[in-house]
Amino acid sequence: MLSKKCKYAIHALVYLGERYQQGPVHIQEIAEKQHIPKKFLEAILLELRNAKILHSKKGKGGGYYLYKKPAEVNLIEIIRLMDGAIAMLPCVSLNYYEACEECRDEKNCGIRDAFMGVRDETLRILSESTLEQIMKRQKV
Amino acid sequence: MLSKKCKYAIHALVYLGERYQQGPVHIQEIAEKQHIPKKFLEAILLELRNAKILHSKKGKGGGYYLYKKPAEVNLIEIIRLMDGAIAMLPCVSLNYYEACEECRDEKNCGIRDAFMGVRDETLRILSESTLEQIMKRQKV
DNA sequence: TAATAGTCTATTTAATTAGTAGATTTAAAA
DNA sequence: TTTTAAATCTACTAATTAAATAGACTATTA
Repeated sequence: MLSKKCKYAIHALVYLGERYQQGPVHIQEIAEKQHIPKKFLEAILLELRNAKILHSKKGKGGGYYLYKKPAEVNLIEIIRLMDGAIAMLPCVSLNYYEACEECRDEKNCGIRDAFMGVRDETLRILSESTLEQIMKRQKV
Repeated sequence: MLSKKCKYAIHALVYLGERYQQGPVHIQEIAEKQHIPKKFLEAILLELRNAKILHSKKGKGGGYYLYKKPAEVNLIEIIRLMDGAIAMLPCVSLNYYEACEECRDEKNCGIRDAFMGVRDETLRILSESTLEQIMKRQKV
């Protein structure tokens, strides 16, 4: 399951996607409209900014705005940033790999294969799901 | 990510799969061979028994043994039992559905679709992954 | 220079996951 | 019938992670 943090991030990004190239939106507004605790949202937006997905402007009239194009931000990137690995097992993760504690012979492990398949399909589907995609579906 | 509990359950079941129809195996043995804390394993095996995947025999010479055929126990069933929902969002879960707190119009939510796709593919792959499958791959 | 809005550091609270302890029940074998 | 081995049940405790909060600091602009 995705964490609340990750869900909040997705909602905030879609919200900013709707305002792409319309200047900065301040945290307060996003927090209210998306029902996200403001302080929590601050931390989330900061991470997204450090990851170069958002930019921010300080001071009066400041706020956050989408830096990348909505078509170039996908769910994989957001989930990895917020929650870490996509895979269901650490020994199958591409970005957060860790060996299984007790597994002697990884190549010969009957369990891994299934989870590799899941990982690949998940990556495929979620990397096609961009903010643009999500916004389009929202409109219908 | 799967919980340790779930990983332990999978390993214990594969272990019992290897001994299918060879009489009861006691907890102690499984715990030692699979490096699982015994008391924790007890609770896990009990759940698997209540779910009719395992049977047990009390008293001397007792232990646990696979009740279902190895070909009839798949990873979906184990994961649902141990960790709950397969889906990445509650509003997309078949067995553990919950509405999103702030979502007014679920049918019109652009986020859901992607996660439904992931759910379906995950279900497809993991329901094909049975203990029998896993054991076969182990042998190679 | 006052007001606004993001940034940073630290803490607190809540929830979940993992692991432990010990008494009880059951069944087989001596 | 008694002993012993094994599962069962109830109740904790510890550790980890997720979620939320507080407040001081910094930058910007009108």
